[in-house]
Amino acid sequence: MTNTKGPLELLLRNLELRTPLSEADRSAVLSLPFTPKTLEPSTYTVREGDPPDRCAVLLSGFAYRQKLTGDGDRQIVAIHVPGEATDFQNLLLDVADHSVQMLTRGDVAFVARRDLQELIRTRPAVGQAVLVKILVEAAIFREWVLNVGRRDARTRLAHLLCEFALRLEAEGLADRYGYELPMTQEQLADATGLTPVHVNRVLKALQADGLIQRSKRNVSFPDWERLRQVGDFNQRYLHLEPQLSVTEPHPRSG
Amino acid sequence: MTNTKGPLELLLRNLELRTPLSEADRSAVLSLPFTPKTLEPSTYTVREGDPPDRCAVLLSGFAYRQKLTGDGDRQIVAIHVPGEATDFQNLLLDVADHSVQMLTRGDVAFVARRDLQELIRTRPAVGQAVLVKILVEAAIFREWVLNVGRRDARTRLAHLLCEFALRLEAEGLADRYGYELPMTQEQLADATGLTPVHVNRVLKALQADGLIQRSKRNVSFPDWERLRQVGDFNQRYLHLEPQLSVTEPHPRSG
DNA sequence: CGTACGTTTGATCTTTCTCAATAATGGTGG
DNA sequence: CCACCATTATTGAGAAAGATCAAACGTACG
Repeated sequence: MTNTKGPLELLLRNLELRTPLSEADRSAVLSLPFTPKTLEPSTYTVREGDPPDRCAVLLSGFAYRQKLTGDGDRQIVAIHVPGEATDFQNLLLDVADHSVQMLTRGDVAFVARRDLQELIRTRPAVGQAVLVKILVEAAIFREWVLNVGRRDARTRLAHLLCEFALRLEAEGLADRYGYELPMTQEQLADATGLTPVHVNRVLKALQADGLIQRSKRNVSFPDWERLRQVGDFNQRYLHLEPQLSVTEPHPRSG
Repeated sequence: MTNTKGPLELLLRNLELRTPLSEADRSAVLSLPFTPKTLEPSTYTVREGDPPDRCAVLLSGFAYRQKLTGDGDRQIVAIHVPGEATDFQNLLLDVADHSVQMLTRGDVAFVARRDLQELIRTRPAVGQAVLVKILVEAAIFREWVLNVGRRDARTRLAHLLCEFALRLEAEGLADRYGYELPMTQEQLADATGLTPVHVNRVLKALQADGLIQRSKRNVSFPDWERLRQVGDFNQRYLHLEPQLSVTEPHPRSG
């Protein structure tokens, strides 16, 4: 257990994107004990069926959540970008109902779940920031249900690319006009409920239509606005603005 | 604003299903101010784009969350059963990213969002219970992504019927061998990402195979275990047991 | 420089959708 | 109780999106 200050600043920034915190709260977050580690692609961070006793904060690299059907088909249900904690979803649940794995190589800071629970208990404003993040993650799950349930392959993929663009932009990691997409076509298929073959064809079609440019893992968007339209993308569900609706500070009570 | 005690006991029971509360916490929940109202089918409880300033607790009847694509296709992303609060998902978000509507006629208790926020601030254990509920709702969203993304029509519908059975059973409203299903085939289609026509055919096939029995809106399951298998249904994601991991330190080490 | 992984392509097949009717059903006013 | 209307359920025929199968092609890297 180290206690250096640097790494968790990324998490703090992520939380403050939507929920600004006081100095005291910030330093409470920064002084969480953690264990740094570098993980290889596909390393498990949480495993379905296990009690989730720790939470990995992504310092660099990407991770994804996945579920499997009875006959082994995989569905990726979320992607996590650097700065995000990969396990708020299990904060208060006894057994993980899905797995989280590294998408790329990356550095993480493991935080004990108990410490996280303790933090949000003693620092209600931090608890609020975490809850906001949890609610936004849920909003993204809902949009994915819509994406996979009601949009055709072309729209689905364009939508995913748009979401990724805005989330990376929000973290200051890229802009909406292009970025390094760390997913294979098979993973894109698992995230969109398609087959890799079809993903390949659709990506090519998007490229042929001048909606995306690809070279290696880099994608760029010559005409963002048109891609946005094709992807039926409306960023509202990302709730990227600071969420102010919670009015007053907290008078003590017990 | 009334302050009778009865109605909110249903909400309390719902929360305590997974998070038992102390006497003091219970009475704090029960003394939430609320406004009772009877709502007709398809009445909005929350509307996309609006600031969610109140939360409807379902006292009787069912509700659903839905999102729309740009060209008007509907996806139902969640169903709520009696006893549930229909708007924990917007507890700390400024603008609703989806709508909630009544599925059936039903009685609700409107609780001001501010009061709810106040409650969880002053009563951390209640806040915890609410957070557990929010996390379980997110777990259901994830399962729906899998359901809609990776399962065929037959499995998808069987899965939905199983989920419904267990959730109703948990509320003491039915058992897993049958219940009153308040959804039209069109709504079932919107919940599974299918068309009404196909839902009709698949339901008939399930019936022909002796997996379900239908008469009016009533469905029953002559062979639950087989339905469970056909629906690839594993109840883990519903987290129906009391979630104890928070209160007590873990017997395991890290 | 060979092996593993990822991408691309073609041909064919299936599930599910679409379009279009027709039948039930439930609720309403008379 | 009946006639009427609006939903909802059911059925059929044809079309289409996407899946499956199989193979070839690139590329990274030990």
